[in-house]
Amino acid sequence: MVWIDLNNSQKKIIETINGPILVIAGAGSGKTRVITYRIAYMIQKMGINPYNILALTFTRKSAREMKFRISNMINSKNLEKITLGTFHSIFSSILRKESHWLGYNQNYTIYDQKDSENVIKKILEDINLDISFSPKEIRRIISEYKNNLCSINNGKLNRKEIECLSKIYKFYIQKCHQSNALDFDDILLKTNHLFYKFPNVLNKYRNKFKYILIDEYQDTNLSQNKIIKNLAFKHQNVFVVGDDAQSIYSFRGANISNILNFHLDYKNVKIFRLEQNYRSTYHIVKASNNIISFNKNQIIKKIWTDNEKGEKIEIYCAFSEKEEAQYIASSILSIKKNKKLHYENFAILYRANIQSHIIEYIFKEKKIPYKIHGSISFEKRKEIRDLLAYLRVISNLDDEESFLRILKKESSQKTIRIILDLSKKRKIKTYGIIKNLESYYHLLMIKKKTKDKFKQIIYTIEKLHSEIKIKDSFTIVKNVANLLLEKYPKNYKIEDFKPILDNVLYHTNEQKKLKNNGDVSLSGFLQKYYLEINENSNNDDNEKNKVSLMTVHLSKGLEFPIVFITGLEENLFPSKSSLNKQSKIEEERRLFYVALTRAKKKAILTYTKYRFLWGEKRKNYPSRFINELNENYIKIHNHTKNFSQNLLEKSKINFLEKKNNNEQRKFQVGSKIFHKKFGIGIILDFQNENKIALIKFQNLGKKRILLELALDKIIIYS
DNA sequence: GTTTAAGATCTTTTT
DNA sequence: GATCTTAAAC
Repeated sequence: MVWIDLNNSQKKIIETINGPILVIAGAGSGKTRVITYRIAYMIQKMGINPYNILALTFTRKSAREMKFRISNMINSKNLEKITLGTFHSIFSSILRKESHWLGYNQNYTIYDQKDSENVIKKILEDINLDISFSPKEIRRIISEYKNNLCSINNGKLNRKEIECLSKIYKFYIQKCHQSNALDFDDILLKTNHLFYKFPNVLNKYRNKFKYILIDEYQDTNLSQNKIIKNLAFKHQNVFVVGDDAQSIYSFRGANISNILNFHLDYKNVKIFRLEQNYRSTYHIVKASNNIISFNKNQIIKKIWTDNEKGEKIEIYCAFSEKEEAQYIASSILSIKKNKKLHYENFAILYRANIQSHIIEYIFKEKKIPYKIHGSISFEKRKEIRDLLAYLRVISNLDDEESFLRILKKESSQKTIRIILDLSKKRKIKTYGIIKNLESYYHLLMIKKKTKDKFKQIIYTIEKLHSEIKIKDSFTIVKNVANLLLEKYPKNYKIEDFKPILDNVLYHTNEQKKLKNNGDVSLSGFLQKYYLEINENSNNDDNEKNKVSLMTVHLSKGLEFPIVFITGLEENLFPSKSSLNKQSKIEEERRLFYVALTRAKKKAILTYTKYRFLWGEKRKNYPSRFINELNENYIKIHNHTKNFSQNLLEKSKINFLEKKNNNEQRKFQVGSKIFHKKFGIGIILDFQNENKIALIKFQNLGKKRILLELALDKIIIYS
């Protein structure tokens, strides 16, 4: 093992093996390196059995990255024995093994966000509730509730709303249980249940996982925190690494207090700090420190670097998103030539996945090889979802959501409604009705043709279901795909299914290489597909030397010589929905900090004057983050100077005003407000140097409100 | 009863 | 724009 590229404090951290350890590590300080080296050190120098090591990450991407880095240091046999992955994938595997304790079948389906929303939609149709929340919002609240170990953490809800929501919640968990399904949050929550209720099971895992390591600890939520606390109780060997400045997952319940209170959760905690940045140039380190200092809530750190000054951060304003993409493409080609770099040295980061479309389009045109690192929900197109619906039902006949998706393909909405009504009345699952169609036929007004279709479906599903124990996942997926192609030649093409077929083939082969043939079952594959498999999965060489396109969220933990940060516009980055809340703006700023600190040599920031987004062309103002950058570290492109100077000036004035008037910052044209006396209204305009707001009230019409006096009477709610 | 077309709604980030 | 829902034509 090579130790030369470690500094003394890094070495010390790596060599401290026992007891609870918290490492506060700034961006670029070698955080991931410390974790991976430490694991290698434990196995090779300390002789610790890799079987006893549990290493957890947050995103699939960092799990893969960590695995890859460790694979360069230890042999594959040892690597295989380490339990390494995301929280969700690791504990889902454990739940699969132990599901009988909790009354679940191990073939349980994992419901993604959309599935959950559909369940909630149906509940709302079933019970008539006077509630103003959309299914989406309800799902979010339920998720928050579960991640907080079933306690409400939201002061905004009134009593009536809580009553309604708890009713919905009851139905929701009932429906999921009947479908033998877990949602993402259940994976953590049920693990907690398992460990609390069954000490013998907990003990087994406590003894197995003698050494626990967690990356990006600032992103953990309470549910995860409790699992770890429970597992680490006996041996107390828990090693966490985090950086509060990079906490960007609060929308998923992540709570910085897990870091702040780490010393309360464990006794005799050793705390280390890594503050030297090895990654980026002086300009980038300085500029990003400067940015993060605008946040009020933070642990003060001194991130410093010995690196060369490097180039200044470049800022470019494009006319449209198309021109933005063209500028990026031509910059890549010229920088690549001048600096003798490769395509893989470039990354393009964006706030929202949708921004990738135009970049892809231009890159294809200019023949720049690229790869999109995306979450699967994004690639999950209709055809694949259809195929998955069959696979999920075949694997788990109780899965109501997926079965309904199949039915919807085969019959009209009216028929579906009748079936659902009957299912509700008789308290029988739709699968039961369709399976015993003869007994219910007189109640359903369906044609013989539809009836025959249904029969055919049931026959197919049951036949394939009977094979899940004897055939491997690849064979079954291939069979179902062929079946769909045969049955609906108009709807599907073989290319539609190629991504998933590649995945399942790769997965099945990998499993077959393992001892005892691994887990080649269909449900094993589905679990992997929903929790682990990422992008075009296989590590083949075709994937190398390409420009990387990804969201800022996914870029965390990675580094690239040249980084483009795109769409730096108010309403996009920071995102529209964050503008009204200080804490959300701070999270966007941390996100920008993450983006900027990915760059080793050069960062190029782009924004557009006009962007076609969500069906309309909008005029944009440069992001406040551009204005927050210290002028010493940036270079505004000449073209941008001529083209967008007014815009920059204007937004600069805007920015300074906002800075001077903290209260003012919350109010925006278009904000919906609630005035204690006048009721609901919407802000139309500001007058008299922003002292007066013109507000249109629902019942009273337009009114001019002196903001200074009204501050405590107005609540902004969107 | 089924298919198609117009209409409405929501547009962040990930497991 | 994309997706899902509802209304009208087949």
